[in-house]
Amino acid sequence: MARTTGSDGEKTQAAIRSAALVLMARHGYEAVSMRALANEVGVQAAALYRYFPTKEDLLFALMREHMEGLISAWEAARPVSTDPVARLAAYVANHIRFHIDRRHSTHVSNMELRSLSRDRLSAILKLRTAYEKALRTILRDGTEQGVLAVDDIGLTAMAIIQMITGVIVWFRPDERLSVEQVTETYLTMTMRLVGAGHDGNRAEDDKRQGNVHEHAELRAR
Amino acid sequence: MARTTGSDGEKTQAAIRSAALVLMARHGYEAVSMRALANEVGVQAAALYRYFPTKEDLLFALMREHMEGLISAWEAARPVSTDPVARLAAYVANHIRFHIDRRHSTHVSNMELRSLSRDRLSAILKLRTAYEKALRTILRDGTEQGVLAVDDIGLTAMAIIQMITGVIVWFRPDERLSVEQVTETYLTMTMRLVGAGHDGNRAEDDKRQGNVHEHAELRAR
DNA sequence: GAATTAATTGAACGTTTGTTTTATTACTGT
DNA sequence: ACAGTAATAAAACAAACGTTCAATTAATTC
Repeated sequence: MARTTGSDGEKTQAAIRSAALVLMARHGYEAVSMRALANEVGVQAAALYRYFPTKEDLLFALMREHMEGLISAWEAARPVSTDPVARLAAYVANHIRFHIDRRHSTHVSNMELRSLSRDRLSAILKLRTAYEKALRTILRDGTEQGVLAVDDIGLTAMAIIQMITGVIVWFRPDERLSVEQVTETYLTMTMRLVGAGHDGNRAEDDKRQGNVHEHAELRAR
Repeated sequence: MARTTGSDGEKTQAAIRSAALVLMARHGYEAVSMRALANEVGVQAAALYRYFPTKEDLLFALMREHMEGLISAWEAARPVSTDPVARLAAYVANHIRFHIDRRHSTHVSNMELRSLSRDRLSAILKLRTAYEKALRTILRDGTEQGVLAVDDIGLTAMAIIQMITGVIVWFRPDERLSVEQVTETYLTMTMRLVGAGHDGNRAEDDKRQGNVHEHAELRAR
């Protein structure tokens, strides 16, 4: 046999990306063989090389797409407001939403950096740093304006990112809490963490008042 | 050749464990071959099998030792005080200290769970759950006594653990901050996160007053 | 309907993998 | 000095690895 009926390059490539994310998120990059991946796609291993010259090219493509998607999502979600508290809330909410929606690619992007070559590693890290810089800017602005109380901006930014990225470790979409409820609780924790004053907090709460009270009894435990 | 002069089973086993932690933390479990590990130890691959029947046995031994060490460290560091704020501070400080001291085994234990068989995975998770339960107990006690303000105990416990474990991602012992300074800042963030009242906070600060003021200018940035 | 291009198969290549077996040497107790 | 045990080397195993190549079929173009 050779070309199969109904075969389509674009569809196959998309299927490869999707299957690679699922398998690599579960078993890790090194543990996923090209043959196992091909089998999941329903194709022979050699066919993968039409779309990705090497296994590492595939990994890099997945990671770059993830990081660029994250940055794009933030650019789209970034509020017009210059209020640091509102911007921080938007940053956290966007981050949590994005990472829950893309659990597989998040796992791959966070765990498999060591499998990239030097050049590609630094390319990904550059994107990551650019994304994190936005958070540091928010924290710095908030601190200078006196609405946030942050000791060490770099350290606090890392702490926040680690905390809100950690959602994907335990969150399962079909369980106790909805994305909105989780986001709500993490927003509260983040605001406390950065010492957002009661004014800032209340301003935020008012905007999402419906959610807050709607889910209040579910959050308790 | 066969047995080498000065060879010693205990020393070899320790060397294997240590080299395995370093290599697996850097390259990942799957990417470290038994031959590469043996080469790092200065021995032939077959010699490894005298100490660990399979590669997975080695991984499991490293992980179990890590988790048991973490639990032991906490049992030793656990304060006599029943004050939830003091216990929380001790928990965070012990956690950060332990993870910075054992960065390699932390990386392995956090990243390579997927390479364990079902039984061994659940054995490790059992230890992890037991360790995390201590934190949840502290948060629950503090909330019931009214000295902490925690919305969702399980969720907050996960957030705290993810935040304070994340230290190892960026912390380098020879850079800007010392372990004590990092711990200090993370303690402040944790206390804010759980809404520890000013009483609780000040009681904690007083105990570590020397450190606080000594490093105040270094923390600013 | 013939020529061209796109998509895939199936077989093969040389390496590397985890692991086993056997033989050999160093050490220990008598 | 000798027997017994502990620690290792060296070679070999089948299986799996990433990747390449030529052949083959489906779709498209003219």
